[in-house]
Amino acid sequence: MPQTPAAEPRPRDADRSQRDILDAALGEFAAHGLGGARMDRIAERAGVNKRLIYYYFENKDSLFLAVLERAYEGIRGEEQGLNLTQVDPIEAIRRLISFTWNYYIAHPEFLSLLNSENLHRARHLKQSAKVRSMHSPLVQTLAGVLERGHKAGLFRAGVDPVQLYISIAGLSYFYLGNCHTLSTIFDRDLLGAKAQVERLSHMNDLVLGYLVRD
Amino acid sequence: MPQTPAAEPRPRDADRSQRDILDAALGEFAAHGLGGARMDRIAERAGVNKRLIYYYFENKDSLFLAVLERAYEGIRGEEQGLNLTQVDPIEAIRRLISFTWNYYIAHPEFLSLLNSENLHRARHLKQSAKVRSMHSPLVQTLAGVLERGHKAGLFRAGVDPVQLYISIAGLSYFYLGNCHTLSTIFDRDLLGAKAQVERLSHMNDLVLGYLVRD
Amino acid sequence: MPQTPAAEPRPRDADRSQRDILDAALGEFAAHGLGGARMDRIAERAGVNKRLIYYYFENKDSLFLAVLERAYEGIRGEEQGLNLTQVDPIEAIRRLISFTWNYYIAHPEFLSLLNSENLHRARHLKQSAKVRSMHSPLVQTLAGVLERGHKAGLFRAGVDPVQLYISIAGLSYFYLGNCHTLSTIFDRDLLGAKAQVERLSHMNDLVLGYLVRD
Amino acid sequence: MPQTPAAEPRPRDADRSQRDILDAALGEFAAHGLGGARMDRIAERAGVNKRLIYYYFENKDSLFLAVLERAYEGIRGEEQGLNLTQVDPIEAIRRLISFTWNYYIAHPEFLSLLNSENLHRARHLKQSAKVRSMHSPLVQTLAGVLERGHKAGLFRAGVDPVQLYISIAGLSYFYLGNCHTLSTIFDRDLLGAKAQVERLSHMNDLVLGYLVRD
DNA sequence: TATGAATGAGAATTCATTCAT
DNA sequence: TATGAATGAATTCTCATTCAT
Repeated sequence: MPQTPAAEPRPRDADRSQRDILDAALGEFAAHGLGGARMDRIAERAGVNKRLIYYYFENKDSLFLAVLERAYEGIRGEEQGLNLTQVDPIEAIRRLISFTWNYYIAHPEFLSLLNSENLHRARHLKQSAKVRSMHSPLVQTLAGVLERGHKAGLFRAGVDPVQLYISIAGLSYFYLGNCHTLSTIFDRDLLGAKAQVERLSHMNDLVLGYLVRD
Repeated sequence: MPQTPAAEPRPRDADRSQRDILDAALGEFAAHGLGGARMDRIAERAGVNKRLIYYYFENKDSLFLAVLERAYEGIRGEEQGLNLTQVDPIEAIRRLISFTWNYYIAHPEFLSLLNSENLHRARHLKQSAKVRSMHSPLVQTLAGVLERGHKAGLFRAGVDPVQLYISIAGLSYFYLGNCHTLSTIFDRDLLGAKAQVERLSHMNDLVLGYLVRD
Repeated sequence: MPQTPAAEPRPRDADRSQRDILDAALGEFAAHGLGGARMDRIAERAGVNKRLIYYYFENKDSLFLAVLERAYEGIRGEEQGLNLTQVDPIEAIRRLISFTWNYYIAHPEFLSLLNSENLHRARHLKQSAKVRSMHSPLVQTLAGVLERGHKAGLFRAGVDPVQLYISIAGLSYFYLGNCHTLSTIFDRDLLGAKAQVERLSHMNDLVLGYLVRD
Repeated sequence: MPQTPAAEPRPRDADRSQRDILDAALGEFAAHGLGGARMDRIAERAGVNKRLIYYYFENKDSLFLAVLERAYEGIRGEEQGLNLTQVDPIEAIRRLISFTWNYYIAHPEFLSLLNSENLHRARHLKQSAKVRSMHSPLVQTLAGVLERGHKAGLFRAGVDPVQLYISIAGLSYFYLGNCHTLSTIFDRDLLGAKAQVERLSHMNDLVLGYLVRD
C-alpha cells in the first residue's frame, strides 16, 4: 500500500526525525518483539517515510540497538538521581527497591526490550561499548551502601552487591514482565492498586528481612 | 530450500509424529520467539513434511499453545514429585528453590517460551482451560508448608504463598533468563560452576533469611 | 486437521455413498465454483472419508462432470413431464416459461453449475456424450408447438425454436443468476413474492406479445 | 517458476503500473474466475513485480473489486454515448439491443466477471458505493424512451424499464455467456457471422414485437 | 468398501530493503 | 534531508492427491 502522503511535507529537522523514529521503534519493538516488529509500522507511527529510517539507522538490527542503548541510558540516568550514598543504608535499599519497581511500571517497554534482547542472547548489546560502561557506578554505589550498613551493625556481612542487585531487579521484573501469564495462571489480578502495594511491601520485607540483622 | 527427501519413508505413527513436531517446535520457538520461529524449520527439525504440522495443529498459534501447555505440564509434573508436604518446612523451601533453579537450568526453553508468551500478553494461555487447573495444587502445597512452618515457630506469619512463589521463581528466572544481558552488562561470568553455587546459596539465604524467625 | 472419525463407521453401501458424494459436491461446486470448491469440504458435507471420493470419482474434474450430468438429467427429466404436445400452443409456451422460471428458482445450484461450466468453456461437457443426447427431443417438441400455433393462425411464422428456447431460458437465467449484482446495482429487491410475480408476467407478455399475431 | 527479470527496468510510472495491473487482472479473472485466478500470472501478464500488486491493491479481493468497478465504468460510459434521448423510440430500442449485443461480443471478459461476482453473491459489489450511482441514469433514460414511445402511440403502456433492461441484457447475455455449453448441447455453431445476424434480428423482433402496438 | 496418515507443488501475502528523484 | 516506486526472497498456509492398511 502506498504510504499515505502527509498533508504537509515534514519539516526538515534531523534531530526531531531521529527522535520520532526511536520513539516509534521503542513502542513497536516492545509490542511485538524484534522478530514481530515491522519497519512499515515504525515508519507509520513515526510519521516518517520508511526510507528515512534507513537513512538514519542502517537496518532493523542497528535500529534495535539504538533503541536499546537509549533505554538503558534512561534507567541508569534516573538511578543516579537516587542519591543512595547520602541516605542511611536501610532507606537506600528501600529507595532502590521502590525505584526499580516504579520504573518498570512506568516503562513496561523497557522490560519487553530486555526480553527480546535476551531471546537473542544479547547479540546487539555485545556490540555496544556504551552500555557496559554505564553499569559499574551502580554496583559500586550498592557495594558502598552494603558496607555502610554492615559497619553500622545493621546488615549482615558478605553480601555480594551484584547478586543483590540482580535479586532486587528480578523480584520486580518477573512479577511485572510475566504478569500476563501469572495472572492467568493464578487467576488473580496482579496490577490493581492493592496488589501493587502488597507486592512492594513483600519485596521490602523479603530483602530487608534478609539483610538486617538484629 | 527444497526439502531433502528422507532416505526412508517415515513410518506411519500418528503419536510419534505429533510428539516429534512438538519437540521441534519447542526448540524453534525457544530459539527464535514466536515471531521469529519458522514453520519450515520446525518441519525440518521434526523430520516431517511441513504439511503434516498443519494436519495436526491448525496453525502457528495453535502449535505454540500446544507447546506451551506441554511445557507447563512438564514442570508442574516434576514439581509434584518434590513431596513438599512430607518434609520439614525449611527443607521444603530449600527443595523448591533448588528445584526451580535446576529446572530452569535444565530447561532454558521453558524460560524462553514464557518470555514469548508474555510478550504476547498471554494471548495463547488465556485460551487454555487446561493450564489454569494445573496451578492451584501448587499454591495449596506451598500454603501448607508456610502454615506448618509458622505453627512450628519457625516461620514468620502472614506470608502470601503466591507472592512467595513468584519471588522464588523470579530470583532464578531473572538471573537465568537475562544472563546474556546481565553478564554483558556486569562483565562477569554468571553461569560457571562457582557462580551457580553462589547464586543458589544467595537465593536460599535471601528467602530463608526472610522467612525464618528466631 | 485429521478428519474427525465418525462415531460409528459408515455402513458399507456403495450406492448411498456415491449419492451422498454427488449431493455434497453439487452444493459445494454451486457455492464456490469449480476453482473455489474444496475436496475436503465435499468429503465433510458428504460424511465420507476424503479418500472415498477418489475411489468412486477419479478426480475433481471427473466429479464435476458427474455432478453436471446428473443436473442436466434432472431438468431434462422434469421438462419431459410438461406434455407440451398435448395442450394448446399458447398454454404450451406459458408452461415452458413458468417451468423454466420455477425450476431455476427451485434449483439455483443448476444456474451456478452452468456458470462454472461456461467459465471453463464447456470443457467438461464436451467430453460427455450423454448430455448431448438429452437435448434433441426438446427442440423438436418446441418446433412442434410453434408449427401448431402457426397453423392455427395464432403465432407468427418463421420462429426458430432454438432461438426461442434460448431466449426463454435467458430471460429467467439472467434475472435469477445475476440477481445479486442486479439487485445491488438497481437497489431493488428482485426476489420478493411480488417481484417474482411481476417478472413472470413480464416474461409471458414479452414472449407471447412477440409470438401471437392477431 | 522464477520471474524472468525484465531486460530493462520498468520506468517509474505509478499510473501506468496500476493500469497495467488492472488490465492483466481483468484478463486473468475473466479467464479463470476469482478462485482460479493467480496473482503470479497477473503480475507476469502486467510485467510487474508481484509485490507491486499488493502495494497498490490490498489483496486479491480488493483487486477484483477494482477491476469490476472499472468494467462497469466502461460499459456505462459507452452506453451514455448512445444518445437514446435524441432518437425516435423504436430506433432507441434497436440501438440499445445492438449496443448490448456488440458490447458483450467485444468484451467477453465483462460477462465472465459478472458471472464470478454473482457466484460470490455480489460480495465485492456490495462494498462499492461507486457502482450504484452509475446505474440510475440508465434506468431514467430507458424510462424516458418508453414514455415517449407510449405517448407517440407506438409502445404499449406499463412497461417497467428495469424489467425491460434486464430482459434485453439477458437475451444477449445468456446466448453469449453460455455459448460454449449451448453450442455443445444443440450441436450448432452459435458464433458464426450468419448466426450472429440471426440472433440480433431475433432479439429485435422479440422485443419490438412485444413493445410496439399497432 | 473404507479410512487415517502423509506429501509435493503451489497459493496468497509479507518483509526488509533498495532505486530514482 | 526526504520520499514514492519498486523488488527478491521468504513465510504461512492450502490443496488435490496418494500411501498403507
